[in-house]
Amino acid sequence: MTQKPASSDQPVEILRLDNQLCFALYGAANRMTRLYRPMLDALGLTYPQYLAMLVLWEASPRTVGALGEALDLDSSTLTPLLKRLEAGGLVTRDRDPEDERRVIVSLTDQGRALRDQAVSIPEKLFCALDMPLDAVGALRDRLKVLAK
Amino acid sequence: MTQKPASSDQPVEILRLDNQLCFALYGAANRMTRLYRPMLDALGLTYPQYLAMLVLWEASPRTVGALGEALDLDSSTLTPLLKRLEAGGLVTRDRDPEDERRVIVSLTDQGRALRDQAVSIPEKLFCALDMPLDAVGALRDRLKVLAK
DNA sequence: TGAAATCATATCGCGCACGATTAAATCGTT
DNA sequence: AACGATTTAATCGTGCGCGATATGATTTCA
Repeated sequence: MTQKPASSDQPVEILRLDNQLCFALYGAANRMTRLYRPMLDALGLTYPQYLAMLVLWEASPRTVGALGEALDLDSSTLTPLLKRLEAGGLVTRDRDPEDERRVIVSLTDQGRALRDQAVSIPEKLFCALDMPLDAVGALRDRLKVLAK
Repeated sequence: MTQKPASSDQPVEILRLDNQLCFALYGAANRMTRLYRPMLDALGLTYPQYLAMLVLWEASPRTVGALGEALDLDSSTLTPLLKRLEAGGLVTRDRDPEDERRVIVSLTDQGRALRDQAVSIPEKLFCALDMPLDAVGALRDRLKVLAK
């Protein structure tokens, strides 16, 4: 009754174990965007748009390629996202006169101004996490190693 | 020259710090699905479909709601996904005669058989990660806590 | 110089995620 | 039995992610 078929017992355990890391990552990422959503709604941003703005707030005129490298995203993902930011008046997109293959993305005044409303988000999120600061840092570093 | 405006210095640091955990999570999750993709292509599964199959391989007849709880996903995500698995001949979807609101998802023989091809994936991925087993476990546990 | 290779971005199609809404079945209370 | 509340799944619209492909600009080098 408590016997299990010998051939399928081991595989099931492996699959179950595997479930853990990749699924934990998947679930945590989903949860994180859900946690951000209400705060970002107030700014009119989605989570990936917020990440793009973070990068631009650090250094404003950037090519699509540079943004893609910073975010680890393809142009097929970024181009429509940037067009939406442009439609929202947060950025401009212009061909680089030096090299017409490139498109330069720049913050508008409105885009720069949005940063002042964004600064409250990190602390709100940190409180919501309810996790010691160094634990957050350690987790972050491990994830960075993972994404090598 | 090296002076920065006092009003914007602190916010920038906070935004940069914040970038780290949430973005590390976001990036690691994207990387993970990219890592799985070639292996899953061989099985004809996407990454979320693979997760759904993992759950079903653990216990086969499950309602849509039970799957959603296990995966932390909504019916609006699961229903189309399950229809694709059904179209692929891996599962069946039938109304529960006991309670017609529920839909029961069951593995087909083909769906059960696919598990044999899936068992090789976890070890391949573990090798690709190049991370000690206990570190993987620790990271997984931290992520689970995060997704509380 | 001019054809070919390379590079930067855009386009298209598919499959998630999820909020909002809808529809149908069941339950609870009277 | 009746009817409002709850439960369960499906539907719809928007916005990612990304593989495959296309387009146009630049560089290479024969």
